Amino acid sequence: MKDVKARTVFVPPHRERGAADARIAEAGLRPTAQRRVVYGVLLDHAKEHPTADEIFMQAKAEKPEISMATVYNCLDALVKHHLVKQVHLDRAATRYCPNMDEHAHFLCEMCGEVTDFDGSAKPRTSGFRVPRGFQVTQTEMNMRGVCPACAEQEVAR
Amino acid sequence: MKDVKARTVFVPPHRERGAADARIAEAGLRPTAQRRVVYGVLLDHAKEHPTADEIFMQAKAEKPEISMATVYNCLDALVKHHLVKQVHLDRAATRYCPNMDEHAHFLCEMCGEVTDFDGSAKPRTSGFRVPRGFQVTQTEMNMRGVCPACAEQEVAR
DNA sequence: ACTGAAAATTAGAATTGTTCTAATTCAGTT
DNA sequence: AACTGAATTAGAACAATTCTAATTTTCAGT
Repeated sequence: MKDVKARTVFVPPHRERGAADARIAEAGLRPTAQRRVVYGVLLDHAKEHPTADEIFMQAKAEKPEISMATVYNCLDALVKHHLVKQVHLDRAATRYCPNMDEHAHFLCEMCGEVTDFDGSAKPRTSGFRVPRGFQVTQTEMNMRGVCPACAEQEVAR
Repeated sequence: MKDVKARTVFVPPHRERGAADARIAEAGLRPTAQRRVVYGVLLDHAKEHPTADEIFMQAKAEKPEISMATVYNCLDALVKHHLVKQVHLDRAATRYCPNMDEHAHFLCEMCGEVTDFDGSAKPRTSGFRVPRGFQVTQTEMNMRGVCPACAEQEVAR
């Protein structure tokens, strides 16, 4: 993988942020300015699966007083209230994902980009043998390989 | 999950360690005393999916001079030479697994134990939609829930 | 609007798991 | 026995995250 640090360039498309507010309240959370910003940033950048650090930088651009601790606090709250999912790939920094539909994550090993693959895995038909007595309440599927953009580059060389 | 720290009590069954030696050499690695111990510990405790720290403590019991850095070095070498796999669950410490057959990992959310589920996932039939152009070279499935032992306790209460 | 309690935010320190560094030891040749 | 590169080692450094204690904000009840 080339340089994962230089991966993400944020160009916010600025969707209607009102939705953020409403959903935060619906989820039973106090809709504070910081949570609005953090969740808003995440909604605007869902495709990028940003890390806490990337979210912090972007949030800071909108609200300069915000602190890293708050970004972590907000993210934790959003995760606990099922508005956001954590994505863990290797031991890299946790990424955050506001797509709550069941889906898999694909990591391109060349460019480091993470892509959502829609669908769902039923434990018993996933290809793995669940021994009797195990109650599976959650599944998580990660795939790795080469994304279309990088595959093309590969051919060109 | 109760107390993951107090999870694993090592009671080494001490299998034939000769196999470790042979496989290290086969894999193209110098069979040093430290690698033998580290891989041996891992083979003896495959079921526990130990962390580097747990491996270190056990290795130290067999070879008191060994250092943490060496445990990491050995584990890295074993991973690079396909004798051992890393297991990542949340952002918890990396666990190590000498079972190189394809399998899924199940984490019991009550006791923290990790169990192997045999099988394999073919990307296209796993339940997820792989968009055209993506080349998937590796899949990783993690499940969570309650293990049989904990489920039983649950009922008893 | 005003007040008090509980919740949220903040800066910075602390912690955890891991990687790096530079010095030493070791194994296998010449 | 001397040489060379690989492996080991202790300890420092590092990155991501969590904790702490002080301050500010929110919201419910007046």
